[in-house]
Amino acid sequence: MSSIRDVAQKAKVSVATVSRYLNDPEKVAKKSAYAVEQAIRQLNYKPNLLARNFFKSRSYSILVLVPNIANPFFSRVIRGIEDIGQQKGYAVLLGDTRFSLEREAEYFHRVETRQAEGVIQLSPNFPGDISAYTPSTPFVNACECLHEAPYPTVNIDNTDAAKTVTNYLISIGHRRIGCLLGPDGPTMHSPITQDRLLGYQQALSDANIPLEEQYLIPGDFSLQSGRDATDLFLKCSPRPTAIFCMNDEMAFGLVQGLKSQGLRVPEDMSVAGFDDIEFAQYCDPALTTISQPAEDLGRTAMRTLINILEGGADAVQRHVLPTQLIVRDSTAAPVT
Amino acid sequence: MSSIRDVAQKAKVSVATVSRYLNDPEKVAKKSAYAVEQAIRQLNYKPNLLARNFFKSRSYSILVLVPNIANPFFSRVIRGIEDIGQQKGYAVLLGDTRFSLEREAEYFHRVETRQAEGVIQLSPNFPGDISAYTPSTPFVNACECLHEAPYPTVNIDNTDAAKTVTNYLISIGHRRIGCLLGPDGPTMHSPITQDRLLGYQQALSDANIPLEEQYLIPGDFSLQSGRDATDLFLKCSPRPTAIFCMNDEMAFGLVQGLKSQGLRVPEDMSVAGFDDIEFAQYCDPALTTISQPAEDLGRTAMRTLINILEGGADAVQRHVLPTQLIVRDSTAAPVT
DNA sequence: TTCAGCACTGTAACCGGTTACAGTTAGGCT
DNA sequence: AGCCTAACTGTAACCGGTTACAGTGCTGAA
Repeated sequence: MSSIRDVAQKAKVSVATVSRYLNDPEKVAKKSAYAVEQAIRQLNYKPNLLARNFFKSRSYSILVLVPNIANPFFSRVIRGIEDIGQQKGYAVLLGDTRFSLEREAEYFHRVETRQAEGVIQLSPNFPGDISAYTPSTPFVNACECLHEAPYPTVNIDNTDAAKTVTNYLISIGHRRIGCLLGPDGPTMHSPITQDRLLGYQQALSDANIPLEEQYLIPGDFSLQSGRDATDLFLKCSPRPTAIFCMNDEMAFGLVQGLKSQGLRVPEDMSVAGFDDIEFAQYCDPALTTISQPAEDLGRTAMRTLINILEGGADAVQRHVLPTQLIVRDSTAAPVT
Repeated sequence: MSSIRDVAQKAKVSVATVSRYLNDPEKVAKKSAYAVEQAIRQLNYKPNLLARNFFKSRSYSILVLVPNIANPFFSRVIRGIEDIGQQKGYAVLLGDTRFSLEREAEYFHRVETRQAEGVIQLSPNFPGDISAYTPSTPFVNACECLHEAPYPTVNIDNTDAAKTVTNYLISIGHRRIGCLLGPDGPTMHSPITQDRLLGYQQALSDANIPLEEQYLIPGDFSLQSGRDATDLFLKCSPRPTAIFCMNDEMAFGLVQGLKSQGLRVPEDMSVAGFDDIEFAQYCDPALTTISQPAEDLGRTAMRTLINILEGGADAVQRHVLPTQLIVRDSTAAPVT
């Protein structure tokens, strides 16, 4: 493997000239540039970025912490992150934490040892010692964020979106509206669930519909938990006429469950989801849902992080990206 | 940020002793070890891996080239890669090529510049100059592989799996079996499509069923292309009684299309898929399909790559992992 | 007392880039 | 001719680890 010194020797110039040619060809005379170019070609020289990065004390890599890369929503977010990374010359290191704080800590260690310059976290926590956090810490939290978080966040307005979809159900005539929750409890805190629940409650409250505790069924964002919720909703008395599910997978499972019980969607029960995953429009019936700008969340998070890294961040930024209610065929006015 | 020299000074030992303590504490006297330990703690010293990796000329990173990270099958494969990487101390750099050879080349450049030590490619091509390939080149091809590839591959037996599912359809009484193909043509060559088509053909041939060209409909692995294929299959004369789709998404789209035309699955048409994505068992009806060991493909690919990197590879390995036919409710004997 | 041998330690070179600083050269002006 | 400046170039230090090699000090046997 040839080094910059080999090139310098072959081109009969100094290493400094070669280095300058590599970094800014304008800085060297045409004649030198030509000689260096020839030497590089002949030796098939490739600069050793391990050496460059070491000297500059920069890795040009960022770490993405994701609870589950196999979740299509997260992989779309990562696609956005990766897209900006590629544009700006940053590599994306993947850290699939599998919901384990231990794994998270192991990955975070890469930042301390300078293998990564910053972190984008897709779970709602800071992976290190939060008391050490300052606005110049290269950390951005996306997708699942605490409201009171002291670091930059990139998110949607979950409360507003949930309120929008609930309002829509009310506007077409529903009064008994169930809600299939995301995971939330002592073992796993989810601001998403909290925020969407708040939006649902606000919509009911604004319409003077009392909240019925029996209409709140816990889930865990999986297809299975949607199916499992079917019987619990059908046991309610009086039975709800519409159900807002906190993600599309659960809505999907619920629709299957309802159909297997002989109920029709939306005639016997309206169902709405959240996320607008690709399968939502191929569901039978096509799913009414909230569309999230997944890739854009990733892109915005990455831009925010790079901005911090390159010293352009003057304040902790909080981005809120717009969502959209997508009305399809799984919701309709209740049969009176 | 403190360096090893600061630690040495504080512990009143030399940098060599500190370095030895970090790499193998057995090598230093207990007294020195204690002093170094204290100094490291007091200074909150973290070794700079940029420096270490530079000296060792190793990055402990590998690059994964994936055509589309948002595809849940690929993200499961990456999960497997990442799992072994974490275990063995290798970071995973993500390269979402978006089917662009240009992007692929940009990413591959990271290997030449030593930012990554090896590549796992999930598309069926070598991203560099294949004439430079030797068995010690740290490159592994997984998921989509050419049979004649000169480099290590990790794959399933697509032909055998397709033959198995087609045989199954024949065994329950079907004679007119359609096939919804994956992408293949002048612009995009897919060994997967070729291999699965071959298996389908072999099964028909073994059963003395002549191949009907009209039963072969092209698709592109998307939900939409499954739905679009519906009319083309229904136009066939005589109409097939079963359709083997080369992935689950297309099967999903096709089932929706058939149902929207008033046909019942499996009574009026059996449908089988390929991959066994999570949605397959929540489809209505639950989808008969071939289960692929996605994470295991990733794990095997990563183990193979690390083996090459660590000098343990004596020959180009070709791994073929097992698949399984999963019979669910979307297939049944034809109504005679 | 001498010395072999072991356990441990320190000095300094090294990895391959970057860059501060000093030096050289060419060309234009008086 | 003499001088100034701009444009370019080369030398060598530097980044923070690792490690070859040359000690040093101690123990115990001859």
